[in-house]
Amino acid sequence: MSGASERAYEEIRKRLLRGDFAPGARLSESELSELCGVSRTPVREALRRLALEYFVRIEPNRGAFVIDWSREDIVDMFEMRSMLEGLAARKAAMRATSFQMVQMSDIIDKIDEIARNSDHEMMVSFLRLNREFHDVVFSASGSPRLTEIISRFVEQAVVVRTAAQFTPEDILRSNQHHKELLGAIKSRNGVLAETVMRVHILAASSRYHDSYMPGVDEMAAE
Amino acid sequence: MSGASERAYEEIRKRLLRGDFAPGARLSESELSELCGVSRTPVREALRRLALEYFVRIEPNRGAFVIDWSREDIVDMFEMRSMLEGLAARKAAMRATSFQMVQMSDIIDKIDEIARNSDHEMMVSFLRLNREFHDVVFSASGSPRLTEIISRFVEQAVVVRTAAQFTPEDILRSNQHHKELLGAIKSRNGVLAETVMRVHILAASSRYHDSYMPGVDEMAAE
DNA sequence: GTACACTTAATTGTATACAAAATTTTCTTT
DNA sequence: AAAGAAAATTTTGTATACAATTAAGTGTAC
Repeated sequence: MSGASERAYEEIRKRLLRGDFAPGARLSESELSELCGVSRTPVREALRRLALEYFVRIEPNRGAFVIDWSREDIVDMFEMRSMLEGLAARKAAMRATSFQMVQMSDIIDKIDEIARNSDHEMMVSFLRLNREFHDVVFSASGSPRLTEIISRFVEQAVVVRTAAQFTPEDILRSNQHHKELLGAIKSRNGVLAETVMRVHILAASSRYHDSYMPGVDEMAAE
Repeated sequence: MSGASERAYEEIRKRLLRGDFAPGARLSESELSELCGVSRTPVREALRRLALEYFVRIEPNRGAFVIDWSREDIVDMFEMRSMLEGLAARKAAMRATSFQMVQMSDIIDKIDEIARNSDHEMMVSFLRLNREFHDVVFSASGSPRLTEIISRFVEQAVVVRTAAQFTPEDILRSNQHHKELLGAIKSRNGVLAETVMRVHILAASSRYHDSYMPGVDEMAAE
């Protein structure tokens, strides 16, 4: 899993996240192998792994194709995330240490700072800090298996692209959820923590759909 | 993914479900390859796939090991299942067709029939019918992606073994949940359907833990 | 006798060669 | 010229050979 195989995985995944390949496009093993500078064997391994992570779809004897998520698939994916991350938040409310709460608080402050002094580096910083925050929640949940499974959903092209379209206002709103979540965790209110987290994820889902159906907003504004 | 690779996958998976290998045991690629009658290449592919389905754990440059689920991991797994299958049930309540409801009703009747005339074939029939019932719910949810992801959890050694230990009374109780779920779906009550399904899964989880901590029951009986 | 270093064996990781299947091209037939 | 069949090409699937890493065994120093 290391060396060539890992390099092929990282390389192909990076290009898929960047959107280099068209949705539904066929991914030739030999092309990918010279693209990554390794032989076909580790490329095949990487493709099988990416298939189980829902980046590509493999048809027997026909090869790998870039998955194109339908609108329904994306809705489902966000809903699943909201259920599982909600569960993680509930467990975190029961088990989080005071140190982990301080970590969350620090990240919240940094995100607020970034949203105010917005520059070209803003987005990449936000994505990293946001990920860090959720990782602390996962860690606090004390469920490595749960963390592992959720991570497979989070690292999707559609998720990354959605978050990457956030405006400074979206970021501040998102961070408001973080604050509410931390409050729920501090008061050991599991149900509240779970519900806040579900709102947090579903709001991002809603944000995604708005950005691809802009007509509704404009109509409402009239 | 077909031919040798698929055969290796099925073969290794079957033995893992049957418990042929000790938890934590190292799985040698060459041994498995002659066990399956194929070369190491498809065996490696099968092992990578089984790793992403949580049957084995792969350590780089060290090989594949049989995963031994900790008590916490098992609890987490059932909790995740309860959340996701609950979601599927809620969606099913919104979208199930009358034909799908008839299918569910038929399966419920068959399970009742089996639980009453219990013989040595009972268990295998129950497992198959139970799986069929849940599949109808998944199908009714109209979310293929959700179905796909849940299936990865359901097909676990620990799940199969838990259901295989059900007594006729357990089966009747489990089927009572099925009836309640169908009632909720018929009245299009999404929240009720979701909650019933969560109870259904968590009851199975509880049943699992009881069978491995028998002391508590005996104390209570005194 | 134990700990450490070194050598040897075994196992995993990668590349290449070959087999099987699918796709494309070409040729034939109408 | 269009449709279908057959051949050629390309691509995936599998086996084998070799490289790299890890584990085991052996000997030596203390």
